[in-house]
Amino acid sequence: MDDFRNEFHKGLHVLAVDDDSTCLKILETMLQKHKYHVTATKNAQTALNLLRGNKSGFDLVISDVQMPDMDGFKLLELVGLEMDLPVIMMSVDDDFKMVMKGIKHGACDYLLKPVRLKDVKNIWQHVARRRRMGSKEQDRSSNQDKANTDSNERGSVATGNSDQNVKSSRKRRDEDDYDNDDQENDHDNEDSSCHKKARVVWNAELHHKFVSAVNQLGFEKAVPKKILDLMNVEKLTRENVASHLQKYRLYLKKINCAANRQANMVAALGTTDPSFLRIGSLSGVGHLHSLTGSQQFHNSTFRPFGPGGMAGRLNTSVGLNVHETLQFGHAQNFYKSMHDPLKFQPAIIGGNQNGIQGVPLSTAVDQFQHNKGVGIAVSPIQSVSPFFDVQPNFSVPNKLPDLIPTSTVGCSASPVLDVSNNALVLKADSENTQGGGVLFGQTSLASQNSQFSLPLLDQGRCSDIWSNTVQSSGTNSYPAGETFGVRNLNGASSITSLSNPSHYSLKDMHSQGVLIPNNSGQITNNVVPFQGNTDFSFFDPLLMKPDGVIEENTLKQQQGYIMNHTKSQNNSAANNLGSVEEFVSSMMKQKQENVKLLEGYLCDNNLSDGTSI
DNA sequence: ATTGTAATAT
DNA sequence: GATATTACAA
Repeated sequence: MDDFRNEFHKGLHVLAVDDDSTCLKILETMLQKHKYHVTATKNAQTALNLLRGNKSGFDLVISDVQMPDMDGFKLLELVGLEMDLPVIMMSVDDDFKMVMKGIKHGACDYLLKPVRLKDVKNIWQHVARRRRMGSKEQDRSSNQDKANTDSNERGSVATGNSDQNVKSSRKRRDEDDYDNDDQENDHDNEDSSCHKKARVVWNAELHHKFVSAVNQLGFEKAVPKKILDLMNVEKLTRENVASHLQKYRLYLKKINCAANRQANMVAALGTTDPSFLRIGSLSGVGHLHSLTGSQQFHNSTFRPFGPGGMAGRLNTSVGLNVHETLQFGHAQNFYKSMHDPLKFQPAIIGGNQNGIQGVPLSTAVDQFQHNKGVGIAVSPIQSVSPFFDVQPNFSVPNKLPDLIPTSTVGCSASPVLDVSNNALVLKADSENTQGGGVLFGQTSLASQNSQFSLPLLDQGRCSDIWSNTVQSSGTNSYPAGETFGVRNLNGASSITSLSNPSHYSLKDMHSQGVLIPNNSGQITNNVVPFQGNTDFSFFDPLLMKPDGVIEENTLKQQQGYIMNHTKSQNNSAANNLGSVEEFVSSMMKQKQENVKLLEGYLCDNNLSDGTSI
């Protein structure tokens, strides 16, 4: 402030206006004592002329309110309108209304007469305030007088209250010779406002670029600066990216933890199912973080593929339908997961909440298993290996909510274990006879690994879903067969949660749909009209899928792989499971080297919760 | 000099 | 309350 003061006092040019010569003289004297440059006039009109004729000559106007030729407020208004200079009103009238009037007209201060020396001492602040924003960067360096003047002229977006008022009331209208001024001012204003960095809005597009950059760099290598470079977005700063990255990492972490936790819960609830045990034994530890690296995977025949990675791939490979489905599924959950993945759990109100109530899930599962459909199983790192079997034509008994389409796909976290505990019901159109397999693994190992071709999205999605599924089972000790409908790409119906439709509201879905910019039109179409909000908010960062050739290839490869397996195995659940594992195993082998856990990003130890089994 | 994280502002 | 921005230590 000292700087300001010194600076301002040097050349601050004040125009004093008061019809009373005595007052005017006193005022002038006082101002001069404070080193202000003063021009005094008894006539408001004269003042106005002076100002108009010398726009950049004055920095501040201090005027009496009651004047014969022109109301002080009028002058104030004109000045504000025309040159946007800070104006200080003086009056013997301390009536609130008067003061208020001054404020409304744009006065930056209201001095009560008689004005004292100290009253005018710091009037420079009004000039300084206006200048503040813009002055920081430029102009400052230019000659002070001019700079000051200019700054005065520029109706800055003052942070100061009074000035703000001034500004608001000083909307410039068209005035002949003000065009220049306007331009100047406007320009200045822009500068001023620009000085205040525009807040970056991470919409889908921007996020997409971000994710692409991250994937290109590799999650580990993705640091703000590099990301920024890759993104190549104007005006975006490293800080912006860093902030977003921070949020992004946090999100992924949450997802991981949530998934992990849920996986654990499942395991705990678990079952004596051999398959489960087998798996469990593999990792031994249920915590993701426990896995230090790919080598850990070597220990078991059934490698914990990065669930995310696998899941993502699988999903992707299965085809758009599946892929989309997953996205939706994820979408459903994203909200909660974002906010608190760890706590997320499907709100299951009653045991009979599950859509398949009345119908033994196991039965349903069996049916699923027997159906052809694409089955994909992903296993959470250590817990169960969920098996999902798609059964397009399977009809859920009347118990299912209306929302549920004619066909459903059941997914169980642990087929053998207890399918009933976790059933994912996927809605499918009858048209879509192919059905989509869905499944998910839990987590995000893959995502963590930059080498994975899989986009983080899939991972997130999968993990999210997975976590959801698992969690539900955990939460409901029994049966609940938490099921949630997943939207079929082709299906017109919306996704719904069988067990808890209200929870996964259409609304959420919709918004999600909107958020999925790059998805195939199919999905988009299915989505309920979007509100037009394209802002991206980590609902599903993963949704923002980076374009990647690699992904394509991988996808195709896997797709073919899956298809083959599925075909041959689709006759029995057991077979399916086996095939799945095989699939996974082989996949893992292939990608093993690629899998690198980023421990740091995985759940923190504390997060992995000791909820171990 | 940059990054990651916490604090703070919007 | 979420997210962006800023501050600051590593």
